[in-house]
This record gives sequence, structure tokens and C-alpha cells, in this order.
Amino acid sequence: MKSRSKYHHGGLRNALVFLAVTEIARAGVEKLSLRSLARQAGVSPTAPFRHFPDKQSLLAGIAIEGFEELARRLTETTETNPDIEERFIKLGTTYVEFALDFPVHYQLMFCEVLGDFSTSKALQEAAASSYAVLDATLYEMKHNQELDHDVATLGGLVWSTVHGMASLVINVPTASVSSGADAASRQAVKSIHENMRLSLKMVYRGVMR
Amino acid sequence: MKSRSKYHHGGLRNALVFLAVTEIARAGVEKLSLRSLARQAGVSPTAPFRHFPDKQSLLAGIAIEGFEELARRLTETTETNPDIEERFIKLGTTYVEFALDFPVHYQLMFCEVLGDFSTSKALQEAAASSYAVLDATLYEMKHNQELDHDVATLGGLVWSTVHGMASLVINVPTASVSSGADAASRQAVKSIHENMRLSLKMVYRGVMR
DNA sequence: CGCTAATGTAAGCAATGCTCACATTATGCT
DNA sequence: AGCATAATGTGAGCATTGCTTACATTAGCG
Repeated sequence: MKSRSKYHHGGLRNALVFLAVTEIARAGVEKLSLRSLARQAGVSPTAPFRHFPDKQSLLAGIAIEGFEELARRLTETTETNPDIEERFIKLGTTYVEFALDFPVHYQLMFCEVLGDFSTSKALQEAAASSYAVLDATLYEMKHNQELDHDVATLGGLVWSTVHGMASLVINVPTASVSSGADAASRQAVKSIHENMRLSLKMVYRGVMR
Repeated sequence: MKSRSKYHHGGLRNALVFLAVTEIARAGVEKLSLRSLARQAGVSPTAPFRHFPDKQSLLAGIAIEGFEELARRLTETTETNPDIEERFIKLGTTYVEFALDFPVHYQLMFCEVLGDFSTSKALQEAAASSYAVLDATLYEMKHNQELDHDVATLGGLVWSTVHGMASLVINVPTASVSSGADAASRQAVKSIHENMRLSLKMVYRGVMR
């Protein structure tokens, strides 16, 4: 195993994913090149194809990695917050914080334009198990307290809210909230981040009867 | 003007945008090729560069077209709904319906991974003027009634909600809500679409004091 | 009518995704 | 241990792409 020869990379698959994420963050998906990744990893241009049948699968792999990490975080949040309202809010902040920590992953997870991911069974399953964690808490809310409507409807609303927050916070740059026509929208996005707990509390209040 | 010669296309720019949207809807952004568009339009491979300095600009052009249409629809909804609560709800449904009618446009409008759009002044302005329409109604709500918090925070929450709805409804296929691990998430997305008015009413209720 | 800018063309370069045939190494079975 | 076999990496090469540069045609306007 401890061969000094460098013929085999040893962890090319993981290296490719990592390098791809870095490259996408720097220059966007359009500029991503498998050959460039291979160069950075120190392997031949065709080596990546031993781990991913095509470029699309690399992107799907990143998305899957994202769903796994998201599910892990949501599960931990669920387990460490017995109080239901606090848990509801913490799940929301955990969700958005994940997106902030893994913006490239997050965008790949939800960017259908990049190609038809629905063909990847593994990706669908990873996504489903992430949602299942949120769903479990909604069910508990339904049982413990009085929810106005069915779990699916509220799940849709809550998921929309946190997904919208995550997506906007990632995509809309808030760096320079100065003057300009876009001051209002930028300020709104900045407020999402700053008043997240407050907003989630309003949602909770609107959803509970 | 009515020259029979075909040397000039006549409306190449619009044709390119239309063909690009069609192609993206069919195969995804990754597969989009300027040369292929040129072929479909019946012009030389380099003709598109007379209208867009690069591929990125074509995508930005689509996004701008999207923001313009969105602003148009939101403005019309605002003007034809004097009652503030009904207008609030209608603005939400208009927003999501726009995304359903122009899914490719919508994704390009908010998909930062595709490249740094922040360099396009025109795009930023188009986006800002779309948001301004929503912002106006929030200000009116603030003046007419009692809002719990500042307009920016509520704007962020409301925008997140409708953006999340639009994004999920577009990206998550609801076709086969049968069994399977992803039944819950699919059902949730389906409910977003079916119970949109209900959900928006809950948001309105949670936001008003 | 004629000048200029707008629009389209032709040829070509470097880079990319991907395939195929082949080389090397790791792994597991006996 | 030894060996078969799958896993992983290589090298050459093809079709395609984005984009540039130099040139051709046309539309619009005084």
C-alpha cells in the first residue's frame, strides 16, 4: 500500500470534488474544466473519467455531498433541541447557515438549469433524506400542538421560506449597501441574514394556530 | 428594407435569445452552444458575437428580459388590485406564476453559479426595478396598517417566501408523487402550487400585527 | 448618391469533453 | 505466496466549442 510510486493518486475522486468546488466558487460552473482539474490534481486529462462518467456526474456528486452534509447538520440540530419552537427556528438557521458555508454545493443542489439531475437516483435519495429531517419536526408540531393545515402544505411553505432565504443570501451580494436603485433589494437581503430568527419566529407564529 | 437578400438576418438578437431559451429548457445550460444557435438561425458561427460580446452576455440578456417581464406583470397586478391584502396575495401568485411561465429565465435570473452577473449594470438595474414594485406595496402596508417590523426585514421575508416557492416549484419535479423516499418532499412542493393563496395568507397574517 | 456604422462571413487557434487502446497497480482468492 | 482480475491511470486523437482577426455586404442617413 505504501508504495512510493505516484502512478495512482490515492484519493482522486475526493480531490476532484474539492478542486471543482473551489474552481466553481472562483469562476463559475461555465468555466469549470475537467482537464484543468486533472492538471491541478497532477493526473492525466482522462483520469477523471475513471471516477465520473461525465462532467454532469461530477456536479451531481457535489450536490449529493451537499445533501449529506445538510442532513447531518439538520439531524444534529433536531437532536439537541427538545423544545419545539426553538427547534423549529434552529432548523431554519441551520439550513441557511449550511448554504452560507457551502454556497457552491447549495446552488448545485437546486439549480436544475445545469442539467437534468432527476436521472440520478442517488441524488434524489440524498435530497429526500434531507427533507425527511424537516418533515419529522413538522409532524411532531402537528401532533403536539394545533397546526392550521396539513403537514405537506406547511412543509412547502416552511421549505420555501428557508430555501428562499438561503438562495437569496447566497446569490444577492450585500457587500455595498450604499445608494443606487438596488439599495432596497440589497437591504432586504441583508436583513434576511441579520433578522433570521425574528423572521422564522413570525413564520412559526403564522403557522401555529 | 424589403430586400430579398438573406445576407442580414433581420432580427438575429431576438432569435438568439429565443433559441437559447428553448435549447436550455431542452438540454440545460451546459449543453448550450453559440455555434448551434447560429446554425439554427441560419447564420455563420461568428454572427452571434455581433450581438453579444460573449456567451455570458447572452445569458445575462435572457435574465434581463426576465426581470423586465416580471416587473411588467407585478406592476399590472399592483395597479389592478386596490385592496391591500388581496394585492399582497396576488403579487405573490403573480411572482410564482411568472417563474412557472418562464422557468429558464427565472433560473438564469438567480443562478449565480453560472458566472458573476454582478458586473452587468443593466442586469442589476432590471433586478432592482422588479424589486421596487414589491417594495412599494410593503411601504403602503407599513403606512396604512401596523407592521411589526421595518420594511426591509419584511421585504426580505416575503421575497424569500415567494422566491423559495418559485424556485422549488420549478426545480423539484412533482410529476410522479407516488411512493418512494421522496414522496414527502414532492408532496410538499405540489402543495406549494396548490395552496399558494392559503400559504400567502398565512404569511400576511404572520406579518401584520 | 455616397459615406459610415451595423451586421454578417471565412479562416483559424487554443481548449475542451469524451473515446479507445493500452499500462500499471491494488485486491482478493486459493 | 502467487496469481487472476478489477480498479485506476496514461497517451493519442476526434469532433466541437468559444472567441479573434481580417474582410464582405448592407442599411440608414446626410
